Amino acid sequence: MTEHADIPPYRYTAGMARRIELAWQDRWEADGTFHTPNPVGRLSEGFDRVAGRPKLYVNDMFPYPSGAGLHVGHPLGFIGTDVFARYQRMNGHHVLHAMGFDAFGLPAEQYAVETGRHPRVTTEANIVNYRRQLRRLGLGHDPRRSVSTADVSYYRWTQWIFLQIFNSWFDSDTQRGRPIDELITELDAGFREPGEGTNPFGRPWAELSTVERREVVNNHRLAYVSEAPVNWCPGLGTVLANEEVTADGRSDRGNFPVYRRPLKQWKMRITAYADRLLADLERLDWSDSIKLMQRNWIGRSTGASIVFPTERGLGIEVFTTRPDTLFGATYMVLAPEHPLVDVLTAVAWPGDAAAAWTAGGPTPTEAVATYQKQASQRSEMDRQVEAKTKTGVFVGSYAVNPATNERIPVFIADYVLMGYGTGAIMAVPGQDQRDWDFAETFDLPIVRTVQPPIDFAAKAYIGEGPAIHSANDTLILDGMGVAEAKAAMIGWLERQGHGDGAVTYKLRDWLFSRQRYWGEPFPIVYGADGLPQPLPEQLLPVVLPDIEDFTPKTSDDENSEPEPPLGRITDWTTVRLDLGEGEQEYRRDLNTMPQWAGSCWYELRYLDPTNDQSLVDKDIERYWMGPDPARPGDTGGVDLYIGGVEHAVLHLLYARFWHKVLFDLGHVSSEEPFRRLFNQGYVLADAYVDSRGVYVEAAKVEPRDGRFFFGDEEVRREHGKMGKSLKNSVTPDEMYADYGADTLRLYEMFTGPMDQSRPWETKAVVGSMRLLQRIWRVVVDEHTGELRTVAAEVPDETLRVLHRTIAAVRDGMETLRFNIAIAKVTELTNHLTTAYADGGVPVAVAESLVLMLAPLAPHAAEELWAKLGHPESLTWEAFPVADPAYLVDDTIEIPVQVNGKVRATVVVASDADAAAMEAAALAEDRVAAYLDGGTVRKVIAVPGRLINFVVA
RNA sequence: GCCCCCGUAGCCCAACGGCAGAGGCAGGCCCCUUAAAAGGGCUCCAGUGUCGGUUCGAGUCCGACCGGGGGUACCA
Repeated sequence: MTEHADIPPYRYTAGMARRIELAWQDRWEADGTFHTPNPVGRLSEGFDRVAGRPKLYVNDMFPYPSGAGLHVGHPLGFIGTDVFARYQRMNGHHVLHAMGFDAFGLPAEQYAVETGRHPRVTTEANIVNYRRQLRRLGLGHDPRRSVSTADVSYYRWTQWIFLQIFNSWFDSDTQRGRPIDELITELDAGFREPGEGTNPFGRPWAELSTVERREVVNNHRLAYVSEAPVNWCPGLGTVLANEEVTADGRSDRGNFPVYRRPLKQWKMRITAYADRLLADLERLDWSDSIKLMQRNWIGRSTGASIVFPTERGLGIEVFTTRPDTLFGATYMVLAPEHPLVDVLTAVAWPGDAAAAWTAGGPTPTEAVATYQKQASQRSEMDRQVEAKTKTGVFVGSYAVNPATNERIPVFIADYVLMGYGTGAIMAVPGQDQRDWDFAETFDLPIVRTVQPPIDFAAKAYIGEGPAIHSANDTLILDGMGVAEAKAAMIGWLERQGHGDGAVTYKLRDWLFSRQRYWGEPFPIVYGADGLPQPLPEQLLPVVLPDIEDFTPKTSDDENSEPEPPLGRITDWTTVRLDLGEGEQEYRRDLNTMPQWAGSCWYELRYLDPTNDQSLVDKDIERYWMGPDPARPGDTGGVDLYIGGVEHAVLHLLYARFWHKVLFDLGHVSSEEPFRRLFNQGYVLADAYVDSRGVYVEAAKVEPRDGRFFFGDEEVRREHGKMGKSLKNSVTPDEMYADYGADTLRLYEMFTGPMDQSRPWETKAVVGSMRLLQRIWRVVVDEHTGELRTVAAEVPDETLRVLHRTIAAVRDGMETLRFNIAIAKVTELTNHLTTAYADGGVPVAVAESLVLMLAPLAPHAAEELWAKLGHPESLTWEAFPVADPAYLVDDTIEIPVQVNGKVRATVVVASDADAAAMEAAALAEDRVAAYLDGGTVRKVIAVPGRLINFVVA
């Protein structure tokens, strides 16, 4: 951008903005303007100055430093938190705001793989670029608190937290995580026996060997190794958590196919915390939509588990949310992979097996094997597409419905999923549409056990109604409503020993190990017994070893095996240690942690980033994040957390889980990491697709006659989230060069309220620049650089406009509707440029204007503040306060309505009461004309607002 | 299919249940300029997606539907 010779020399131009911005950024850094003192510890210098202020902790979801750098969509939230933080600092708070980097994990590593450079090299280079771009934006972060999750000094504590989790168990009696040593003590003392499902040896604790005991204890831990079906993604060479697999069975990152297969992997027992994660959502100031997404993901259902006896002796356990419908269970279905399928499969078809049930197989064994093979080969996609037609096969044997004592056939079918409930269902076609569809296909009996309304025309009836066909010798449900029948049935099942009330969750334990290089190594080794052993704290950190070939072993073969890259470093995989049983050789765990590990606790590390004795000092954590005693039930946590909605069930759920464990173990005083969450919208931009359906560089597309061309080719316009994949990115660097950071900040905050997505339109940015130019001109003469303000009394009219503006701007700032704040600043500016067209704005007004601008466009505001004669930064100046005296006028014009329609306006004293308003309105000729001939039935007079005559 | 959010001027967005317009972009006219525009001023532009309800009064509250965006799904 060139500056023409005849542009006034002191005009606010892009070049001027650049000089001002760079100078103030240097000064803020040199002065430590945004250094935020802690109450104690290494960063406590200067705390006296702010000790009396209320604290405020503002945080952004930190970015992962990608190779492409930032585009203008990324900093939307960062600017929002910065404006809010700067405002609240001027409003008297002691504000903590910092920024770090989510540097470990798949995104960073995939970039390194693509470019063939070591992830540490690319990640560090990307961080340098991000720091440059973010610094140029003028964000008021405390630079001393910046962390990167891939730094040894950081991940040492990630590993430490892992050990805490590993060395804990969940006491379901108290619903709390507790140190594992307490469990061992209680087991040794005979106060308790191993928890359900934790003791595969079938003998009491006292009779177990040392190794057996260790195994039983391991089965209690919150971090544990288990062999179970997991999400194996050969295309990424690693296993993935459920949360990282999309609904169509592909990896969230990279869109590779994911297969279920049993593998020995690390998991975290997040399911133990399911009830608390669910219940505590109520105590959080989060949007309803995010809470709902977490609730759905946790997926708590209440009902009953019921055991159906079979001919083979073993019972089939099912979970149902509708135990009241047990009388209508006319068949059973197991998932094809269910472990009981082999046992239940008969060698020959029984005489009453319908032809359709056998799928044409000569024997059940063969028919079942064929179906199992088909089911395993059908991708998740196929299963969805074909979801409407039900398939399955009879296993050739029967179970018994415990309520009716009738023999019911057992099927396998892929509409029953091994991963939910027990992997088996009782099928109740009368009250479940899927079961109805299956029953129709296989000609199975359908018994309604809830009476549908008379006009009910559909098939399965899932609504409320009285129970029917539901009685036996010891139980009569008929006539009861659904809830009553459920309770009665559960009571009966428990008395008869057929089942119990039960709760299940969709949430599974968190698969925590990855067979990738770029992550935190596990602080775990294996001895001769093959059981995992934690390294003692003093041996932390386990440094990620350097490696030439960091690329994951990827494949498109579903049957390939995970091969962690760390296994290639042969001199690292084993280590000689003395872990209390003499020096021995141990094998290291070769997995790394998932990308989410580092982001599970970074908000804690910002508080005390240099602490090498603990992850965070307890007093410092309590100061910034502790629960507020003035608010009953407060969880504590970050006061305002802003980020995208895409982390609703990943980061936000994992981080809550870790935080709760740390709380249970007494390391933090807050029960939740993020007290208030706000989701920002996305920046959208036009994108263009050519005839092949490929996105073309949006910047090179030209509009002609309402159509769009890429070179000579016509392309189709679309609209989407700004980013690399749609080739429609605009970088902040372009904006800094053409307009300056302040203009970019203003524009981004002006396009809409924080929570809304908004389209990017580069040509509209100039509007924000014009505002800065006009404000500049209020204070500075463009030709001489001299001040245009005068030390004069402020006229009443100007005071009224000013104080109204202050009130509205404060409201906009506090409610994160910065667009309104900017509009009001614009309004004041427009008033000043009109009322003082030749200059001479009173200094007091100009100063208030500059201070109100400061959170939004801090560099320009600092420069103007300095020109107005203030040597100190305005960062700590008080934000203007509206004087209520100027918010009301002596007289106001109010509308006069007749039957709700505005017919006239009258001027009354602003404090006029209802009677005075009515009198004034009646004195108005036009009002009288409208009232003439009718009877006034009612008068609604809202003082200060309007008056309305209801005429018959 | 179910759940959540959003529909106001050509576009982005405002409006404690009380006169639909705060602000910006684009458009038009004028000024400044040799010229240009990212300078200045003025100006045009909607009755709030549709239908119904509550109310003295509805963009706002309630119900149904339509459209856009997001989430989720054989979840037993």
